Amino acid sequence: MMQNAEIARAFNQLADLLEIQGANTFRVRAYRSAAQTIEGLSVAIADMLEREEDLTTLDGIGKDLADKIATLHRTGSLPALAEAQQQVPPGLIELTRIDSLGPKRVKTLYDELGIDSLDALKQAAREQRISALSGFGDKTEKKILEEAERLNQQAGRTRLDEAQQAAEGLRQHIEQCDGVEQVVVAGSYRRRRETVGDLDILVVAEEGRRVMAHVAEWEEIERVALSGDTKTTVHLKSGLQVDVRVVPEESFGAALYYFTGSQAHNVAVRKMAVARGLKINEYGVFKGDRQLAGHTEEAVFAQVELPWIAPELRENRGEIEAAQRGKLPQLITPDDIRGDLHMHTTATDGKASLEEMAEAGRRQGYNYIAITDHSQRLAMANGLDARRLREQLTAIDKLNEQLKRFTVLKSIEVDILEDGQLDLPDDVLAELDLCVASIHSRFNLDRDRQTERLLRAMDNPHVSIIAHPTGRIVNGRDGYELDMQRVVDGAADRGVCLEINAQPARLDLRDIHVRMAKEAGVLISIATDSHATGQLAHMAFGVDQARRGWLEKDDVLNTRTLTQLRKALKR
DNA sequence: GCCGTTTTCGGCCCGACTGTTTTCAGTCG
Repeated sequence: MMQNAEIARAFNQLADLLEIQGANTFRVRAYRSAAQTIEGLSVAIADMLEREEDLTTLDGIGKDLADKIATLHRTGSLPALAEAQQQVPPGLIELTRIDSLGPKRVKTLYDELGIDSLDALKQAAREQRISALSGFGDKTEKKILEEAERLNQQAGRTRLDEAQQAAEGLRQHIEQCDGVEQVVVAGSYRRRRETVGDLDILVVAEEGRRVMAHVAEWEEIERVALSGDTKTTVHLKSGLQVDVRVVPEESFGAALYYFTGSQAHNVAVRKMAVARGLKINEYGVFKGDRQLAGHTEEAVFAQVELPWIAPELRENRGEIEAAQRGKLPQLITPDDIRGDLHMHTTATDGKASLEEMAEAGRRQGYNYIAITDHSQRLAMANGLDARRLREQLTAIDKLNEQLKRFTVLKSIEVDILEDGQLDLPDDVLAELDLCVASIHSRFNLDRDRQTERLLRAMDNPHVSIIAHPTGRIVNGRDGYELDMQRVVDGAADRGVCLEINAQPARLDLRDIHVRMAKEAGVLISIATDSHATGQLAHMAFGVDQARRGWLEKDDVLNTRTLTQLRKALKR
């Protein structure tokens, strides 16, 4: 079965190849925009095709692309892609990843000098054959060589929590500059994506040059890639790229909106502006030369008759239509969270005791937490067998007697065995307030068996929540193969909740799966999987992810009061 | 290649920076 991601990848590859071939840029854009649409869908294209639904109803997909998708689904390959791959040497795509080298220059280098690989490029640059070409000079040649040599050490996307450290540090540095009135980190950081490609920092100040000079002095900067009056790009020692933009106060809202993106969202809204005879850029909304809005984001949205849309939703995944119809979700906020339903103690692989975790939960302002240590199968983590679990339950009962207006719920993170059975007998699971189940082994089962495994686990009436349902690690591993639609529908049928694991390295479910779960009516638990007291604060990342999945307070299990929670857990 | 409350043809979001150029193409976000 063809996954959405595979279809999107095929279209993106084809777009890259067509671009190098010098195809019409709008045709290239059409492939990219279709890929983006497909990636953001919360339904499987394959399922749509099975149900014979019309793909041309999707944004940016017309008859031709619908046919191509059908071919891809039916045969597993795309003739147009295979043909383009025949015509363009495979090394050329890699060359476009070099900073300052785009499709046009790569094509010229190939046509004129036969350069089709990184090595050939470096050699040509060293032999000064590139600067001999028209349109290329000494500086370009030198830059190409530098960037080609940097290519291997360039970081990919940076995890949000790591980006946050750099962003906060630089934000504080810039705030110390004279004449700076405001500093905001925009881009995918503000949209709270799980990873960021670079940081976009917006500065309100009158004198751009002074800000740029100040930025360049920050100790974490490795080099300044470019620097103008309103824009500078720097590379940090960590490998992260940062773009700093300086705008005047009257353009702050327009610039914030503009640099928050996503690009797909911005393009869609700017089209709406064009249809109204308006132009939106980072300085404001304009009718001719007259600025109609720009000071605030709300005013910019108002010019195209939209309410303010939360950054987390700005992915062009239906938020604009929802806004037009007055159907935007009232997104959950961190204050809505009343407890944390996944954490470990020193009984297994946690770093803090039961009492310390309870105290940490109280300090977080919660009404309850659940202690969910590992089960026996996870020997590496000193997992609990029935006897040790019962000892812990007794200890929790004792602790609860001393606590006021705070409850420690009795739970476990029980392993799901290969056949979908659970790692502890039903009689001990029956003594718990709730049962969290998850997969920690045999990630390599095929899609059907892995899906069945989760469904069988959910068949057990004691199971309340499936933790980190896909097993993926951000920037680490993809997670096991699953038919998410079946998992989500299975959870809905059985009244089982799915988790958003708030560990920044997990964020599992991911945003589109969260939305899929919401649409199926599955209740979500946002939980930190804390292994130390300091990690309870990771809840914020989980709430971010929930917002990206359009969740409202009522969609989330642990916004409930304790009484409501117990009721919701009944299956 | 997509799309239509100006359009079924002729548009398609918008601007900063750089280098190689004497007016702009290429790249990037």
